[in-house]
Amino acid sequence: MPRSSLKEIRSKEILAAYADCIVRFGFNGATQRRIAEAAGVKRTILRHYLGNREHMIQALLDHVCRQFQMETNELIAALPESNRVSELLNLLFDSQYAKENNSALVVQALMNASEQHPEINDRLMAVITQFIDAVAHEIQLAHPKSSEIDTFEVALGIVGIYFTIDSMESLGVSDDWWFAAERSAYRLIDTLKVQ
Amino acid sequence: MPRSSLKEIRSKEILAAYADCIVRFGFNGATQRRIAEAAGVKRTILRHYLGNREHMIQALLDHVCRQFQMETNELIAALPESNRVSELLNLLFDSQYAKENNSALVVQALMNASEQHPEINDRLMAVITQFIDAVAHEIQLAHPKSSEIDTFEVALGIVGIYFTIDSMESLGVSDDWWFAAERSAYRLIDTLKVQ
DNA sequence: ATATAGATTGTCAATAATGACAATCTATAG
DNA sequence: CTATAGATTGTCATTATTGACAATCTATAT
Repeated sequence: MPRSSLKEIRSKEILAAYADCIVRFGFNGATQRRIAEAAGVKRTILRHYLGNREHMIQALLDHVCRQFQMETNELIAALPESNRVSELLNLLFDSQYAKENNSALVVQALMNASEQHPEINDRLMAVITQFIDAVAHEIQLAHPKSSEIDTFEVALGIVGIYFTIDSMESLGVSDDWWFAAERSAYRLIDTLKVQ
Repeated sequence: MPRSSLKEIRSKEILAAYADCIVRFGFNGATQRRIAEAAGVKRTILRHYLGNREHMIQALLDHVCRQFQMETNELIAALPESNRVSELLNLLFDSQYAKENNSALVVQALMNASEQHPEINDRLMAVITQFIDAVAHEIQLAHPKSSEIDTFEVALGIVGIYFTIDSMESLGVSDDWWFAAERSAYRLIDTLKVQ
């Protein structure tokens, strides 16, 4: 007898707007007013779907982590059968890809806010670790002779370079730097045993 | 006939507190109240020394850039005559060093806030470029046979890895990761021509 | 000692942000 | 059509933040 619920849809829309505001205005700059405006809804509806500030933060963390995991999965799924690592670096270090999938930026913003909200640390560490492991796994497939430690070091380095160049994008960094970052990532790969 | 001015000293103290608050609470979380509390002064004195919000941001940007440059210079100056690159990586990827010199974290926080304040972009790009160039220069000295492009790629990668592991520190990352990051940086060095 | 520039503190207004709750609207099952 | 659960909007109180200005205190040169 009730009307059909929009809770799922609206919640996701609002959380997407929340994430967008975090990228644009920072963690503490993502106010309810800006979130509501970005989502195209009234401020008071935020509470209706997501509760108060603490609840919203928890919901956002969950949303962002799922989003980042999904983008990671899609990234891996988009790789061809051969030259998977090359294509992985091609995708990662394409500024266009970074603009379309900005959840890495949200993850970084949450990282910076982790001192205020230590309760998010474990979740963030988990999702970042998963990302590095996914990259490491691809590298391991292409370099089976390399030890796990070696592939992890390389993957950590590549992800580190990616995160930094990604957050530098807002400074209006040139494509040359993106290219240099990609070349740097290739260098890390080149330090592994072939075959 | 007037009393001696504390403008220089007080301004620096306040700006140091400002930078500290930015690291702890983020760019938008660094309110005048928190800054004043961190500096151990009344809020109203901030205006007396630094003017309104916009002026404070400008002064902070200047202070942080100078600080970061100074830390960069000190880092380079602390290197021994031989094995300079090794010692450079030792220092950079020591979590203790990161805790003592946190201006890199402030630079990153400003980077993330650059969308709100595009007027800081040029200054930030300049100081980051200078940092990368300083690292590249040390690498070039140890690997004179390498091209400038090669050394720049390596330096960009090392700085990227450093920035990321540095901002991950607040997540309570283990020393293993710091070590892996350092090893990754070494790998980049190893891709250059010897001698 | 006294005048003066600077240091320090106090106070008020305007706006922003959040929380909490009330009121109204609307789709849908029966 | 009607009852109901959910969606949407409205309103108020409290606190936070900033800006602007006034008032007082203090060190120092003369």
